[in-house]
Amino acid sequence: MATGRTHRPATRSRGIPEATVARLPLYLRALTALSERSVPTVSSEELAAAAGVNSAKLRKDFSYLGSYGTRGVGYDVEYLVYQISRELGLTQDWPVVIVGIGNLGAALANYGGFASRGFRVAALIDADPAMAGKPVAGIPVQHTDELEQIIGDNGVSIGVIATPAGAAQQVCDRLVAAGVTSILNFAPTVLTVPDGVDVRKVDLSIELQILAFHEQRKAGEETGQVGPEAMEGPEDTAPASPARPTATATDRKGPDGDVPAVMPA
Amino acid sequence: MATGRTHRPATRSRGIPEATVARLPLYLRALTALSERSVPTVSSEELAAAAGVNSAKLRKDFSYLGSYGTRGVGYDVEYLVYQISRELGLTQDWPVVIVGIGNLGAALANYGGFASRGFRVAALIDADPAMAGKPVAGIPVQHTDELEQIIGDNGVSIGVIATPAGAAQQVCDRLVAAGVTSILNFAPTVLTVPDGVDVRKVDLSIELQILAFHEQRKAGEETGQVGPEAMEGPEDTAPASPARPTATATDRKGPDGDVPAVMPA
DNA sequence: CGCTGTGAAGGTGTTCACAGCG
DNA sequence: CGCTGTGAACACCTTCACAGCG
Repeated sequence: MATGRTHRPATRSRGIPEATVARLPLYLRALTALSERSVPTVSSEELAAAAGVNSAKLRKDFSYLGSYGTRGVGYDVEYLVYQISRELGLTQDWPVVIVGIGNLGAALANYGGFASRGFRVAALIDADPAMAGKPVAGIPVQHTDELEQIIGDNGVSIGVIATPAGAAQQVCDRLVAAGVTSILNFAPTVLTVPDGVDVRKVDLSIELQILAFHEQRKAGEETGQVGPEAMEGPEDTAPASPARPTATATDRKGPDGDVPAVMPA
Repeated sequence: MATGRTHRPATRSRGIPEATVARLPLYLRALTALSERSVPTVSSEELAAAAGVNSAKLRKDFSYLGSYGTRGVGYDVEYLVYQISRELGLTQDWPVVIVGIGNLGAALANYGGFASRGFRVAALIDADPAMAGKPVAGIPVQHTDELEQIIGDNGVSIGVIATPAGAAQQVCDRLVAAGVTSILNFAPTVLTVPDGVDVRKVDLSIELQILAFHEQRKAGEETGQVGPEAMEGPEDTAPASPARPTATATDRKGPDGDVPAVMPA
């Protein structure tokens, strides 16, 4: 079964590395800020600092686009803004639909930096009939029934899913069937899509959990410990820790201890 | 100048790879779903499908945690839920503050899967005095003036920034000074933080731009082209394309063409 | 001389393929 | 016999360090 693949395996010899693509928007934002302050040129060092990356990485990234700098000087801000915009496809504009106009969907609809760079909210779609017609961010909400129609009429190829998790796959399927080939998913579900459709996910609770992991590690370091597994001590200090399914007495396979204490304070 | 570093350089020999950490929440979610359906065990193949990754990767990921499976059978669901929760630090709960209660902040406050797994919204903070006292998601909003007090009293170590971009760095500095060491940033800015503070960012427009890049590439492939730079044609078809800063006549350094046509239709 | 652009080296992450245990 | 756990190969990404151009 095809689990929602996100990127094709970097075919095409002259492809820009995925990691680089992911940073181009960052550079673009920094450059736009410079442009607004009428700064004419910028060095890799300065721009890298503004974008929060190191300068070698930035230079290598730009080298995939071409030789757009001037040695001994730096990069022409306007020129680079144009080149990156073009590379990202922001010189055309992309109609986008947002499906699921709850708290989050409304927040997205109101998000300014949205329309600013190449993206246009073509429609807001919600399953709740009571929402239909109500304007959010100046755009009237339309009912899910009209989804296919809207996608078709507006030539939408990018969809944003901000529905509850339970509805996400179904909405996704309809979007894809109607012709959408790129999806930004805010629902906490794994979406399954056919080949050729890109999915990116944004997931609050995943991000928080990653932070918690590092946070916990820091706390451990302070007291001279490595992590949750580093504390050796009397067994079963942890609350309701499930026993191993069929554990023999000598069965201790975890990297350090099986059932570590999770310090309450 | 220290640009906001996010991870320490993978010190500590028995560290779990960052990429693995980032997937643990995914596994956890899939396992939780299985647990709710009272599924007792699961194979790497099944679980991988549910989490949207391949099974070899999943097995390797789990191998960093320890040998928690049973050969010929699979993994005990409950046991694995516990082990991953523990590894992620979700067996303790983390008080979190959300700063900036606009559309997005409200959406985050209302987000359910939040409280469910180890995270507790300790406070909502906003700079607008008119918001003070108003309850959002059942929690009264407090004014920014009280930020330090709130952090201290509640022992908050994780902060979520959902303010406008302009306020983000300032809020960040105050959070960090008050003792927060992990930040989830929704504002479209690069945050600079001292060493030892983790920042993760969630950025809608970056995600959209990445999708646009791939989308454009797809469109190019359909018509037998690679990307924006592949179209050879009469110069200056593109609107307002800035000329190269100090270009000599033979100056053509881009990978294919300097000023490509961006097809309007 | 200063800065870009880039080979080369070193890391990190992924995938393969199979040994080995239950 | 089936499935986990893992060495080894591979692919990708980052960083270094410096050649070379303006």
